[in-house]
Amino acid sequence: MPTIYDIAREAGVSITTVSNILNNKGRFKPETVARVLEAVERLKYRPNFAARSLAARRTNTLALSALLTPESFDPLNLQYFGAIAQAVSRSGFNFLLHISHNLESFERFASMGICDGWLLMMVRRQDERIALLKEMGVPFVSIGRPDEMEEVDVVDTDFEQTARLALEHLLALGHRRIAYLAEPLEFGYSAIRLRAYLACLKEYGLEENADLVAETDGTEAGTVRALEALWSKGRSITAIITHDIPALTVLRTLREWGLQVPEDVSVIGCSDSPLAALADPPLTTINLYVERIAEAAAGALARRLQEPEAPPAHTLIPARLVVRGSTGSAPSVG
Amino acid sequence: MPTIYDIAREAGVSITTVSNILNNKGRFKPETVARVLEAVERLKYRPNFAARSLAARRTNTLALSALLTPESFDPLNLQYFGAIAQAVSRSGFNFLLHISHNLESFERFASMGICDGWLLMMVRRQDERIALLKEMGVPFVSIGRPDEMEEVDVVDTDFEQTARLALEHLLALGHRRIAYLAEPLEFGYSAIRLRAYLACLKEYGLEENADLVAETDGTEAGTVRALEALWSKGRSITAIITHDIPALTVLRTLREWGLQVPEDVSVIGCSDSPLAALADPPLTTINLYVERIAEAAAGALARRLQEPEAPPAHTLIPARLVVRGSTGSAPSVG
DNA sequence: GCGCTTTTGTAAAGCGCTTTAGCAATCGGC
DNA sequence: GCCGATTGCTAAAGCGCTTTACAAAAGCGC
Repeated sequence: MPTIYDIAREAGVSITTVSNILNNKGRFKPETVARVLEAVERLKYRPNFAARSLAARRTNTLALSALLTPESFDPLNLQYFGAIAQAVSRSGFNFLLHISHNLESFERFASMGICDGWLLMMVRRQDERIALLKEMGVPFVSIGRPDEMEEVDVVDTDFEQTARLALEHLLALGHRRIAYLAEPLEFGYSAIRLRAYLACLKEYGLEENADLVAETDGTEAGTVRALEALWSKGRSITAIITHDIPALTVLRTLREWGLQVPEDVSVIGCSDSPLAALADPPLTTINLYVERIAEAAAGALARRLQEPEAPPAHTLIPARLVVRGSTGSAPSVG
Repeated sequence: MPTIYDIAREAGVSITTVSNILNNKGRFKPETVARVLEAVERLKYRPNFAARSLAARRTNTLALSALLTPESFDPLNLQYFGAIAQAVSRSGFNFLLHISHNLESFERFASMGICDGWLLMMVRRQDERIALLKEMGVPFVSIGRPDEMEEVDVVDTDFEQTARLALEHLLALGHRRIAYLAEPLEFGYSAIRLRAYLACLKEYGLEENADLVAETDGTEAGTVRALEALWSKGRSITAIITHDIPALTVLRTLREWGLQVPEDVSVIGCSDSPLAALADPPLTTINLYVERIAEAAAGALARRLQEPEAPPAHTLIPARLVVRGSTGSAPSVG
């Protein structure tokens, strides 16, 4: 591997000059720049990451933290990974993805100073990573809202709007008895979504009714139980709002019960997971504009690095309804 | 952030001693070790990654390379990520995941020397990452088989066995007209699987018949077309072997055609993606023991780092059949 | 208590960069 | 043709570690 000294020698300049040219600092004769660049090209020189990071006390690298949990197997996460990887690269930073199975492994990695800042995914209501990063003084952006978000940069979906999108779609189709099947409420986003749904219900003058809300524990069996709870209340539910993953189970369970989707019951998901289109029937859902979220998050982190003292920013990204085959007109009341 | 000098001062020793103790080199009085460790603990000292890498010319970090492609949205990949992250950590290395959308982004990252070795996922038949890493002299292990694999460390599923597993299961259920719907054959694993299936067919004395083989281009529409091609041949197929993702489309399409699974047609997948259990009916498939693959790959890379000159090793991991609801007895011939 | 090895430690060099401070040459204005 | 500003470049320090080479102290056999 060639070093900066090799380049300097080849180009007939000092290593300072090479360094400055490579980092666009100072002014140089175009001819000098050309000589240096040519040498870089010819020797296939790449600055050594460790040396550069050590000297500059900056790694120019941003990391995305993902958690390894049973519920993290939504392929939507892969879309996030990809979109964030691209967004970060476009901002001129190196990107890396860290997957941790526990806080300790995250802490170990975070305290090695391998990256300048963090993007946090799968954020919990009381996320320990946030506390840790704050304590260490490492810049970060939370993708998703923790309970205490005043002091943190947050990028998230505008769930108030997604609730409205889902509800208005169903209302327009004539549905009035609309159930909500929530993912575990310990996940911040789930609680926020439920709240938004309830607020929106009220806004439209529909009764807020505990019979119409159920919570799954995240497992398939839990989803079936939640669905049974909903149905056991004996009121004629014609539509159900849930998340994409439980929706798959809902779809299958309803079919087992002899109910047709969307003829008897409409089902709407909440995040346009790649699975949604593969479902049977294809799931009507809400697309989260993953790319925009990624872009906003990468941008927010880059800004935070530039201006450490700027006030925290909260960015909510709008979503859009994707109508597929799982929603239809409400059955006419018999 | 405390440095090694702070620890040395606190413990009353030299920085060499601190370094040696932290890296288990040389012999020291238990008392000295205790003093150093206590200081480390108290000041929450973590060796600086950049400084350490620069001085040691080793980063003690292993990276997993994933590609960002449309077909990479199988949540099975998330299982791989998680399992490999854990296996690598257990081997005592730092782990990081790199997602590249093209070769250039991979090359840029790989040539920064941020990691000592690579694990390659989603390996293509002619994978450019392999050529690149070889040229750079960077150790790596390929998870999956490239066309030219004599000179590379490979860990892969034993597809000869998976083919047998699938075929024997269907044969035992009385199926004789068994179709194979392959993923794009440009993916190495797809070609290997098809070959294994054909070999196994022959072994059981079944006719090898072009009418029973089709290839999807990876899209949903392509899968439907492939399925139509199979059915248009006019022979009464009673079972179909495919991969998990296309299987979802197959399931839905067959239902649209009025065919019952498994009463009329049995469907078997090939990798026990988390999706398989969510399918309707739940998909009979082959579980790949992702953890074992991860363990083997991490182990192979660690070994390669220790013994750069050892001959390349090829490790095939066996799989197991997971019987769920998509396979059943062959319909009695009318 | 002499020579030997083993134990326990240290000083100093250097990994490959960035950054700071500064200097020589050139230029424009008068 | 003198002065200050600008342009174009460099020497040297130092980032926080590991490693090499070496040394003092302790233990041991006799």
